[in-house]
Amino acid sequence: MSRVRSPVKPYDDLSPEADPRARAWRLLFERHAAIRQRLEAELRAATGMDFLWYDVLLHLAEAPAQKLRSSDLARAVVISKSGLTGLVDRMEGAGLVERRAVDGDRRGVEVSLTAEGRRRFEEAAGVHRAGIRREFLEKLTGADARALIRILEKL
Amino acid sequence: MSRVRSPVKPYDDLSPEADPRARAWRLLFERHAAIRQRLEAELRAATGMDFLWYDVLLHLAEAPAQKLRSSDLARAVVISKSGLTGLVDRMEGAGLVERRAVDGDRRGVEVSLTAEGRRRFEEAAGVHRAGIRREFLEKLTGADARALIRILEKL
DNA sequence: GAAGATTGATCTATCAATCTTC
DNA sequence: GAAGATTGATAGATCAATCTTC
Repeated sequence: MSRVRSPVKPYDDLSPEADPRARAWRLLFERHAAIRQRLEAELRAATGMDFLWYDVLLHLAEAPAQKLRSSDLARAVVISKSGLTGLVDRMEGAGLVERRAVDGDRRGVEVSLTAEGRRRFEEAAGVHRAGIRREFLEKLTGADARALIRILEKL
Repeated sequence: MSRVRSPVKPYDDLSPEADPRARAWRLLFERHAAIRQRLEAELRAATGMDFLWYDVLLHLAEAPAQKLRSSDLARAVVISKSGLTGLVDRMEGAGLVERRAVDGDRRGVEVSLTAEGRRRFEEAAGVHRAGIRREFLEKLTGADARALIRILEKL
């Protein structure tokens, strides 16, 4: 269980006083990092999972056939192919996912949720959605959100 | 050199169609991750450094006395104390920083930039600032930035 | 005994090399 | 030979334990 990673600092040394755009840049990084950190800590405390595990469960739960090829899953969660092998090993050990041979292509492996995996995902999703609501959605008006969308789409 | 980390996916499963706030949430994560990834790749290609190293150099360069206690530096770059020990070992090996005993407190260690460290920092900062300008500042108007600040400050 | 820093154990990510199947 | 997946080597992060100095 990893990718605990980091709050990710602003890495800038522009002068926020001079240009509101520089201040916006710094704020974007700071708030993003702070929210991410709170949400991941909450998820970990409630379920023992980090975002990487949650992300795997999420992608499998949302997949059209409820399963994904290893390489597609690796792309989806943005991890190396070999990193995914180990990750699936651990999650399989924890009883959350299972591997199966792909019929028609004996090179391939499909990963899918177990019943327990689905249960744990739904539990985690409840915690996580509540966190997003609390940390983000409830703090903005619809007008705020529309303005934010318009601006972010320029980036 | 690490913390290559990850683009950090949106981790949500709200319905962006229904609520503009949900769409804003998703967009915030996606754009942030994409920009971060481009900037880090650029920095790495140009200087061989990742953001963690850059962050260390930045904090040392901005420190009032041009130096920081190990524990303060660890807090600043958001890494564990023991993680910092190894990081400073490597950066010292690369000739970028140096350790010195703190006078008055024989428990402590101060870390500071070497001349080479300062040179490499300035080189990296040039690359990085140009990247921020290109990826962020130039894409927003002053009004956009002020709106963004107002909204982000609510979070 | 607490604070500052390091060491050692463990975990997990990446990369390159390998194996199997297409 | 390319694609899919795994293995092995290496690097770096965390946590707990330790050492020194306050």
